[in-house]
Amino acid sequence: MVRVRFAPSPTGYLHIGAARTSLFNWLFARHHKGKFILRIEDTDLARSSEEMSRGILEGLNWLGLEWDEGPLYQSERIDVYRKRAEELVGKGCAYNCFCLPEEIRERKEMASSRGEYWEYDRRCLKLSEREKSKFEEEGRPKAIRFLVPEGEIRYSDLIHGPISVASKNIEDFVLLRGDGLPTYHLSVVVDDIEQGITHVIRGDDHISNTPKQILLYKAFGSPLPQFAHLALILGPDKKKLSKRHGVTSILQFREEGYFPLAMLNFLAQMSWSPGEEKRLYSLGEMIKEFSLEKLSKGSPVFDLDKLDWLNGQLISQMSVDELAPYVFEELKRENIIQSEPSGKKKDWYLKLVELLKERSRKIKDFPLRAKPFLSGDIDYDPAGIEKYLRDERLEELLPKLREDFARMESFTVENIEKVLRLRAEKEGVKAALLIHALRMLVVGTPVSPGIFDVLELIGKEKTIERMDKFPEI
RNA sequence: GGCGCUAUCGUCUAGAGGCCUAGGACAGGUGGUUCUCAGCCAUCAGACCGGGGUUCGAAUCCCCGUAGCGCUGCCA
Repeated sequence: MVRVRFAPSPTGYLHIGAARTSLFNWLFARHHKGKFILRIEDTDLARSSEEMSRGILEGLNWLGLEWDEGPLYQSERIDVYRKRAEELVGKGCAYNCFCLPEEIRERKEMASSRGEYWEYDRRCLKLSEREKSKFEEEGRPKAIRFLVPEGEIRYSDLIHGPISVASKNIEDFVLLRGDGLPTYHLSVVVDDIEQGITHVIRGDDHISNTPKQILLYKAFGSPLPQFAHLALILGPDKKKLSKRHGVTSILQFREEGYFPLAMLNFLAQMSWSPGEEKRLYSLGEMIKEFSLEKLSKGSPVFDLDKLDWLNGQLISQMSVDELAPYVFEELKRENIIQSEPSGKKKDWYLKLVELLKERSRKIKDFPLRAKPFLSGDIDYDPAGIEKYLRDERLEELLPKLREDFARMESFTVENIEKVLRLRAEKEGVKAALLIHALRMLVVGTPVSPGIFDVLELIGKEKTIERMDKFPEI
C-alpha cells in the first residue's frame, strides 16, 4: 500500500511551490489508491505559528487536496524524538555533544577568516568520562550528534536516477538540540518510519539531505522508502522563488478569482506533461495519467499568463449556471449587488454572465465589466470620447436614433440591430459610426460585448436615458 | 571553499541514438471573421548552454567547462 505525506513547516505560507509538492503527493496517492498523510513539522517552536498552520490547511482544502490521515503535529511528539535519539546514542550511532552553538559559530568564523572551512571535528566524541561528567555537573546543555559512518551512500531517486555521496562529505549533524528539541532530520525520519511512508516525494532542496536521512534509517534498522525529488519552481527572473514572486499564500489566488482546478492544472503542468495535446485536465484525468516517471528534472519558471489562460479555458467550458454563483459571490463582495438575485431578475443576471463569460479569465474580471450594466453611473473613457463621439454628424443622427428606439415596442437584439442599420442606411452612414457612439454613451468604454446584446440587456428605458446625457459630455 | 542537482523556442514542455528540416501549448507578429474587445480560423517568427569524445549516425550516451539552483544551521 502506497503511503505518502505532505509535511509542511508552518513557518511560512502554503505557496505555489509547496502546493505543487502537495499536489504531486496527492496525485501519486490517488493514482495508486494509497494514503495521503498530512504532517505539520512545527518543531521550530519559535518560528512556527498556529496561524500559518491554519492557512496551510485552508489552502489544501481550497485546492481540494483532502488528506486521509492527520494532521499530525510534531510539536506534540517531542518525547518520542528524544527517546529515539537516546536510542541511537545507546546503539553507538550517535553521541552527546557539549559544544555550544556559539562556540561552533566562533570556530567557523575563525576558519573562514583564514579562508578555510571548519567542520565539526568530533571533539566531544573523544571526551573522557571525567570531562563528560564535569560538563554534566556544570549543567552544560548537551546536544546529540549523529556519528556518520564511513562509506558511500547511494540511492536511486525516482526522478533523478542514481545519486551518490561520500559520507566524508557529511559532517556529524545534530539530531537533538541542546534544549531537547529534535532537528528536522531526526523528526522527519522518525515520523516517516512510524507512519509507514513508502514514498518520500518532496522538493529538490532536500536532495542533499537524503543521504543523511538514509543513514538514519539504517541506524534505526528500518527499511528505506523510495525517494522522489521534485525540481524547484523558479520565479520569472529565473531566480529562486521569493516574496516578490509566488511566495505568498496560495489563497491569494483564490482572492484573485482563480478556480482550484485551473490552479491545479497550472501547478501540475510545471514539470509534468502527460504527453497529450490536451491542456486542461479534470481531476480524474490527472489522477489516471499521473506518474513520477513523467516528471522532468529541470526547474520550471512559473508564468502567470499560462494560469490566466487555463482559468479562462475553464470559465469558457463552464456553463452559465455553474459559473453564476461565483460571479454573484464576487459582485456581492464588491458591493455591486446586495444579495443573490432570484426569479426573473436572476434570468437577467444569467444573461449578463453569458455575455461576459467569453471575455473573462478570472472571476475578478466580472465586476468591472458588469458595472455599466448595473449602474447608470458611468465612467466615460476620455480617449474613447475623442475617438467615437467627435463626429459632427452624430449631433443630428443620435437624436434620430433615439426616436427610433423610443418608438420600438419590442427591444430585442434582432429588432435593435434592424432599426439601427435601417437608420444608418437612410442617413448614408456606416452602421459602425452609430454603434461606436452608442457604446460610448451606454457603457462609457470603447470595449464591450456586442452592442445589440448590451442594449437589450440594459433595456430600452435606460438606453434612452443614457443617450440623453449626450449633450453634457 | 566543499559536495550535490539541473540545462530544448521569451515561458511550460515533447523528445529515452536514426521517425528531428526538433513537435505542441502559452505569450508575441500578421491576416480573416466582426460594431469594439474577447473568441474562433489561418499564418509567421522563435530553441537543442559551449567544447571535446563514443558511434556509420547524438538534443538524446560519456568527459570537461560554463551558468543556475540546492545543501554545507542546535532552520525545515
